[in-house]
Amino acid sequence: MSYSIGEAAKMVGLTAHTLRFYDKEGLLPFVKKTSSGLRAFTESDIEWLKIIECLKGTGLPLKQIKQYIDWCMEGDATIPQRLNMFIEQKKHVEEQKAKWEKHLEKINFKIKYYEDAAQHGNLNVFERNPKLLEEKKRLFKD
Amino acid sequence: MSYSIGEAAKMVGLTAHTLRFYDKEGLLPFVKKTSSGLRAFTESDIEWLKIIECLKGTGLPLKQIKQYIDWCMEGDATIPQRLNMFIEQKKHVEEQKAKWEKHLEKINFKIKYYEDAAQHGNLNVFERNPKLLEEKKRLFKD
DNA sequence: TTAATCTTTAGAGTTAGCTCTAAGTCAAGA
DNA sequence: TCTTGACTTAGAGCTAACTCTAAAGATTAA
Repeated sequence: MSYSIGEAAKMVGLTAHTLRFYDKEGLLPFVKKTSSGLRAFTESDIEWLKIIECLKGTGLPLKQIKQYIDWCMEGDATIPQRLNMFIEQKKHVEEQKAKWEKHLEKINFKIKYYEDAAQHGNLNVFERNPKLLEEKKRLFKD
Repeated sequence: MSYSIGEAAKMVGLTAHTLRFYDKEGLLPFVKKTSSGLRAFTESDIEWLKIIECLKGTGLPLKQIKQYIDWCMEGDATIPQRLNMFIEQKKHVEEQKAKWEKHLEKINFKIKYYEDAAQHGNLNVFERNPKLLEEKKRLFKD
């Protein structure tokens, strides 16, 4: 059993256009075609798409994803490179998470700030709540 | 005391080009110029840049950041919109964090997979470790 | 069998966010 | 004063990742 490009697209939340674009970029060398030239996505291909989505979703550019796919096609000799790539990507994800945590603190501060402002209809927040000013200084010092 | 565009750029980790681009896009209406036409960034302007960086870093497009800046320039009447924007952005950040968590699970699985493969020099990982196959099924089922 | 709805390709167009260039102006140190 | 480097503008160019179009061929349901 296999899926058409439209079905595959639906399954992974992309468009058929995007899948063709990925194919053109060399990201889908594993997808075979029927005798009449239509792409036929297997279950295994869908799994490939999911790992591509995972890497893309964590910010890896398509070029580097292609690099990974190429390594996979080359066989066992590239296992160390692939392992290394995932280790690097894990680092990257953890750095990003830390960054987002810091951003979230600023956003939470702004929510507190504007909640007070909304309640009183003006922006004299720090006069009413000096502690919030301290928090602001702490959050924006670096 | 105020900073030149180059100094300001360094302070927030952007280039002067980028700051000029932001200005052109209407993101920096608060930055004043000297009599000879040079931009002079105040401490308060630097804080604006940091909040812009925060919003950009959490994935808010420049157009929506401009919308926020415009609201700030309009005065107290837009406080509810601004509060709402930060609440929405907080939601967005938390959704993203959850997504990254899922991606990280897949990446951790791949690391385990390739660690075993690297150790044995081939990809017969699931024959050696059937539990990993179960984990794969769980991670890629959706 | 026919109509509707896929799918194919090559290639053009779009969007976001920079990034750089040219030609000139301004500021600060020797 | 001279020189060096930073600044100004308008506008062109670039990259990533799509997104769409046209014209033709394949598949499917009635």
